[in-house]
Amino acid sequence: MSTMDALVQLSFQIQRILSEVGAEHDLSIVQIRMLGVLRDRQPAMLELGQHLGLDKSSTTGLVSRAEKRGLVQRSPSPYDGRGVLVALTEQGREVVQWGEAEIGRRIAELTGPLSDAERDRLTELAARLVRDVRPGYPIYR
Amino acid sequence: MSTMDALVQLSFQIQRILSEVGAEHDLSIVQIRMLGVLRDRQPAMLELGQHLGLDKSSTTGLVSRAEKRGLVQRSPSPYDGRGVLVALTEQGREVVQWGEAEIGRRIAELTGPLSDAERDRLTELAARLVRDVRPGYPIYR
DNA sequence: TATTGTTATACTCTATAACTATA
DNA sequence: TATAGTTATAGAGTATAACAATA
Repeated sequence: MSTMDALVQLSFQIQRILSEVGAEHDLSIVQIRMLGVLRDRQPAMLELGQHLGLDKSSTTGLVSRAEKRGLVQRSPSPYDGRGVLVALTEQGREVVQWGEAEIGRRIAELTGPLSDAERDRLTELAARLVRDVRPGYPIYR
Repeated sequence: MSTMDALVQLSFQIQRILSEVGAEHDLSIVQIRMLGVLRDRQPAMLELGQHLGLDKSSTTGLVSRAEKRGLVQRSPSPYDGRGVLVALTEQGREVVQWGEAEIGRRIAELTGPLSDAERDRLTELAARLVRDVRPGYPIYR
């Protein structure tokens, strides 16, 4: 199998896991990513959109749908009268913690066929490819 | 970096490549996947949907949009009066060939920081995780 | 004037339910 | 009756353009 086939297929396998785990709480992959971004931040709308690689108008809709479900909340920025900060609610935080644990469990299952040394080697090689992720990239966190 | 973080972030990196390459021809990831499936097959609608993990009604729309753009064509199934077979057009085949080459080039660029031996090792480990992909999985091909 | 965010609009993608035609 | 496919409908997700409020 070529490098291209192996990495492309692996990426779909991982995305499938994210999609299935999200579906258990009726969350899309982009909603999961947004919650992941908010785990360690309370960014303004524009900043959040940059983390997710989205236009500001897309971010408005994404946040509004999550807000309607009680996962995040908006608040006026104390630094800029035009700005709006986004933060997890308590319920949103619970979903993030559950999701991370569940995804970790599924990834461990996926890598089950590998020995510990092989899994470490795969992790190390994959990590080297994603080190220099530029802002604006649609990354998980 | 944990195994989960490395693999999840790598998967987003790969999806980003697919998305960017597709965008050069105004194709979504699912359109690219569909064309990839059709590279070696002329399946019926239902079969195509199973390869992509989609409901039959979603498949109808997907094929119709691609057909309108001249990438695929429908034909009545000779085996089943109810069936409809889907195949690439000449233009669709050209797009597939261009896309595969371009994705390969971008993946090679991504793995550029690795030595040949390291890239081979990564490929082998990734390939072992995706060997037993069940039908219905949203895989590339 | 420039920037932040929302709204209006349009398109893709997805599923469920109802329907048509064939098996 | 059951299956293959389409259509109607609804909703998420995305972008562009126009707008309001603030800087």
